[in-house]
Amino acid sequence: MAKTEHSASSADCQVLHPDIVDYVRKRLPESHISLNLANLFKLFADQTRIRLLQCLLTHEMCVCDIAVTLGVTKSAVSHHLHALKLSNIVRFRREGQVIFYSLADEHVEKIVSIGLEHLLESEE
Amino acid sequence: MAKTEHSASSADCQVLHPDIVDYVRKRLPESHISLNLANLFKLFADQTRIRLLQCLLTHEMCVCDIAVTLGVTKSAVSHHLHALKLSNIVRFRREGQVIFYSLADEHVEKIVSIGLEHLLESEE
DNA sequence: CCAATAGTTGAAAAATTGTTCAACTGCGAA
DNA sequence: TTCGCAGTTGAACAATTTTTCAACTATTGG
Repeated sequence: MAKTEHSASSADCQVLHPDIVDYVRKRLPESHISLNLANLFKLFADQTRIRLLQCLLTHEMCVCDIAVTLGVTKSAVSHHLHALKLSNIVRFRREGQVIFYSLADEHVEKIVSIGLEHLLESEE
Repeated sequence: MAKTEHSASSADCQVLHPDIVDYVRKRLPESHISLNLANLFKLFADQTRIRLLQCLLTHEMCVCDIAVTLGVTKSAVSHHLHALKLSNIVRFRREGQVIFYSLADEHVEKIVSIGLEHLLESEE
């Protein structure tokens, strides 16, 4: 086998440490996993969505109440909730015309608290 | 006191449950915290950066080796590393012309593994 | 000191993402 | 069954982010 190559390599340089590259490459997860992870973290990568999640961390809420609390339109909230729903981060229950959203599991809480931990520890 | 208002309210609706809104609003963290959190998670919200972090999760690496492994240019890798460095997610050490990057602490590992946990549990 | 290579930088271009707007659905009350 | 309100939707627009490119710095070896 020739030198270790990557499928669509646009790298503009040579391998400097072939042993390290081989070691790492063997352990690198499949590409679709990193894609799914990135897509998941995109949901946490927006201030409005973080605040929305911080709301739901406290109490289930309907779209209108979230919109007023965050100072954004119902439409924007609805779009965000739709994205969060697609990734099973929130769930909802309908009560008449009103739909209450809440967090689907504890992962949001865990991710946010590790994020906060990092922010606190990396301040100096 | 008049109805609960928000500083720059572009909400296109009324509060439906004033008690819930008050309860949540009192507990909502300050705005700069959600901004910092969102900015932190932005670093995890890109497939290339996730793969880069997955590399460093395995072993410290230099810019060239990362570029070849991921199939992107040195420049792109350098930009990503710069962003990660600014948030204290990676650190580096120089050895001659070569700069080895590694993870600055265990937060990356924790965040990625909770992300993976969520992905596994939300598949059905 | 000069050449070669590792890495960085900033600005422009390309790609992605968030918000807005207007029209729409669904539910309940009258 | 009609009206009003809660919420959704998709497309257009605006804003942001990622990649690329070319020029740059830093370090080593000759």
